[in-house]
Amino acid sequence: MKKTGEKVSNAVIRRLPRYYRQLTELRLRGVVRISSGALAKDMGLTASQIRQDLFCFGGFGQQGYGYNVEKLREEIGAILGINRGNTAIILGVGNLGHALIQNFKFGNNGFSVTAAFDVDDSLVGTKIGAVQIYHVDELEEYLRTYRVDVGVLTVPRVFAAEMAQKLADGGVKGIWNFANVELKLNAPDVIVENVHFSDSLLALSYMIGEPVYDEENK
Amino acid sequence: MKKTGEKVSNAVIRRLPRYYRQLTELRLRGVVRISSGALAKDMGLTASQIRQDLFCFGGFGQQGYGYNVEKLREEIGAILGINRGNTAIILGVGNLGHALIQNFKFGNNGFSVTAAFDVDDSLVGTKIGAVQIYHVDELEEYLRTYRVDVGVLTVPRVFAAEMAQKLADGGVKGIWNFANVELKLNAPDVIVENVHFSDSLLALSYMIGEPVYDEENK
DNA sequence: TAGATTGTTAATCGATTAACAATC
DNA sequence: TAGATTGTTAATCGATTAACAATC
Repeated sequence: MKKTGEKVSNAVIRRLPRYYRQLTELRLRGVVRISSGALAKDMGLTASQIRQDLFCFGGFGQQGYGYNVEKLREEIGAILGINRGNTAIILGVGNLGHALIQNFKFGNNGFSVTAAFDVDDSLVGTKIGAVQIYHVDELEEYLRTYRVDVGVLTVPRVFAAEMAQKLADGGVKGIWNFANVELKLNAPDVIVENVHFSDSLLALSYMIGEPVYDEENK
Repeated sequence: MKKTGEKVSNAVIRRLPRYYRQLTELRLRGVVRISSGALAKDMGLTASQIRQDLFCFGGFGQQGYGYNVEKLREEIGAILGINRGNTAIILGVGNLGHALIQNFKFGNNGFSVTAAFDVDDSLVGTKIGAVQIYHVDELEEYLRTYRVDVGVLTVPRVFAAEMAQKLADGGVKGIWNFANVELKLNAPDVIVENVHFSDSLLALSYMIGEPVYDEENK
């Protein structure tokens, strides 16, 4: 049933987490089954699009019935890699790094944070929750010792490129980049996922300035 | 020259801030002129795409020469609304709200933060930098008194919907939503720009799990 | 069985790419 | 002038939407 080999488009990949989120919400509300039509309505998509998206990975539904919320959520979670036991480390325990460690539910997304790194000696050796803070000098040794899937880059932008390269050299698979710089890595296999606050705010700025602009254009 | 009336696609809107960022970078490096080809190479796009994008707003280049970096940056900045004197207020001065006020360069994106709001009495009345923190109860009065273009939603998710509706009722044009919930507003004109950390991390999770997945698919 | 809704192919739409005349 | 590169239209590609047979 699974269609392997076919490349999944970026557009689809970006919708998968939204499906997962919506299904989690539905499950919380006690909804057991849902049709592509109903899900589409909830999410502002078309039923066709949803069926087409799911078709990339095989059939998870049942004709005449729709989709079992719990099962579909499981399947999409698995596709996203939620059960893969991913690990992440935090680079830079400033305001943002601290906020992520303290407030962001890595666990809900299949990640466990195994360490944090900073240059500030007053932070090194302390913990945030269960997360130990090490000195950045220990990063390379740490990466040699433990498997780290993702490095979370929350250092000031001037250090971003250097830290990113160290992460890549240390064998991480992905970098979650909050440093607001375009990373040009010397490591083709490492995936960089940017969270560019500026880009997001500027897009919003554009949209609120366009009188004709309306929601459906999203 | 300007083509008015034509709707600019979301894909183009999302690239505009990237152009702006790249041009800022080029200016910093002292680059005076750039061709669509060179810019495309820098950004991983095609020259055609860049010219097509800019064509949406009129011609900013010169045949045989290319684009003047400073001028193009100005033009795109203006399109994005950087000179519009936008104002923003922060809802929720927890870790993330605090981090944004303290570290995020709102000014670089044409915004000034005019106030912050929280429920915590130990925060109310204090300042972060130049930003005064008010009690959330004062929000409606504040919105009646001052023009606020964007509300930055960094409250815990349970309060997000309520706060968002207050912002909308108070006349903001946009909501920059970090609350990790889908907002369903009763206000069709208000633009919601979501920064969903989870969606971003899950997309990264998917991509690091796909051996065939490579950068150019971005 | 009749009704509902999927899985899947085909048609359409929109975005990207190619091409080239215009012109600096 | 010759060379370079844009502005702009046309061609292509990919994503979304429509349609419907399969089937629960």
